[in-house]
Amino acid sequence: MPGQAERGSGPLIVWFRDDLRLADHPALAAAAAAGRPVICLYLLDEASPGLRLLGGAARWWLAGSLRALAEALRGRGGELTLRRGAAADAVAALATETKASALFMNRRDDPAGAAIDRAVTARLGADGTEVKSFAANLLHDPNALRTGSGRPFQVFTPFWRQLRGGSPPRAPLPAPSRIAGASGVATDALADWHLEPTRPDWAADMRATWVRGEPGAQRDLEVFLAHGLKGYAAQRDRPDLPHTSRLSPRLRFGELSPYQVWHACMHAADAGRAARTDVEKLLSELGWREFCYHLLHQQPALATVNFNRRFDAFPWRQDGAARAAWQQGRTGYPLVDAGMRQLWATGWMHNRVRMVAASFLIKHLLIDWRAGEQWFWDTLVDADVASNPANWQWVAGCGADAAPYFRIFNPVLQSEKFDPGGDYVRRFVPELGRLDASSVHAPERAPPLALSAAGVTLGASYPAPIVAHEEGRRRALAALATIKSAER
DNA sequence: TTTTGAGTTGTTCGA
DNA sequence: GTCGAACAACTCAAA
Repeated sequence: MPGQAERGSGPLIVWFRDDLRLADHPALAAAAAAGRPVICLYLLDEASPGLRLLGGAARWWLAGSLRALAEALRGRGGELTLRRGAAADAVAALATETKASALFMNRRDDPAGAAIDRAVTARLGADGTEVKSFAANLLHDPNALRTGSGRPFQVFTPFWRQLRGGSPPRAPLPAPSRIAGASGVATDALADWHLEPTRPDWAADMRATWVRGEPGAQRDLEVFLAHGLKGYAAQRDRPDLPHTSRLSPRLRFGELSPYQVWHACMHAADAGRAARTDVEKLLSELGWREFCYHLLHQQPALATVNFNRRFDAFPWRQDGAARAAWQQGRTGYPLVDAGMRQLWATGWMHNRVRMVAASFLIKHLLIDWRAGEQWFWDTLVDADVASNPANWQWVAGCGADAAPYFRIFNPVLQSEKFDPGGDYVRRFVPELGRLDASSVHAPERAPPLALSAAGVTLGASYPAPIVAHEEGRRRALAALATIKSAER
């Protein structure tokens, strides 16, 4: 057919998804090396079945990351084409319209995304358009690892031993120096997608916290390697110190690939800038990300279905007032409230504090983990389809390799232990800003004079605990006992 | 083949 | 004040 020959020399489409970077982008590198015009596509897909719609904070992040990507592409001769619609239709339409000869993309590793990509591949293949996909966003095919008996892993440590003990991840690819743009391709205007808030503009603190996009990601990684990685293993639990990587939104949107992070950390260790234990700890965090995708393949409905079905009978409470207090950071537990307000203000929460805040919702308030998961999905800039539900289920005790039922965080002890000076709490709960370290973790136990001197009035300027720790703990253990006995 | 021990992130209690 | 035990049930790998 004449169309065939025409198509064989047509432009290439590179379809960007959660890989909003130029460096270590195998699909882009392959297309740029082919010496043909390249159409760089980002598709806002709110129509394909099975895809989870982005939460508010993630939409905000996406807008900035796309702006940065468009600018970086322009700097190298390329152009970002924005389209909207269900993937199968929109990508096929673009291919037809531009007489594209091939579609290149980095593989999506979530089951829903992968299913859509299979449909797109079939549709384009029937049209004679070649489709190539590349591994880029996970270190390992999340569906490939198996235990000695051939089953998927349910325990992290053996999973990680197998992954860590295998051949090391490939080296990251450089960004292509030049991308030959294709001219005259119609594009949406980013502003028309209304990804960012206007009235009210709730993103001011987020803009002050993050520089979205690949250049900002690379800067953050450099800063972490220079200042945060040394001491990471011991200090990562401290929300008052700068020893967390804060790379989660970078990995979520693919501004960095795990290959880049892996090798950057290994180089830091080789150069003596970090201890092996620190680097191994960070690598294992990349391992948890992989493990979460491994779990998502075992249970594609991970965000809604208990991984351990015994929890289907768990007696959750309906308590809208308590849920709202948790969301707004008004539980009366300073560490929980600081975390929830950090989340609302900046779109991110320190890892240790996430565990404490999640445990509080689930165990002290007995509110269904799915309500917490949904709130985090909407408010976290790093909300990830695998990590978010897997970790919520882990805290709830219904996930893989889950926390034992009796592990109920004491939010006051956690605060004293991991924020010993109270600096983190005071930063995000300013009404407690004048309480010293002996009072700030549990104002309800502080001497009345200390409270009045600091201008704190319990129940007015700051709430009393909405549930006493001892009572919440007792109630949680009783609720967990009901599903233990129900199974027998 | 069976057994054994360890397994991201803790708290409380009693000696 | 410190320390060890107890608090399930199950998965996985090694002995």
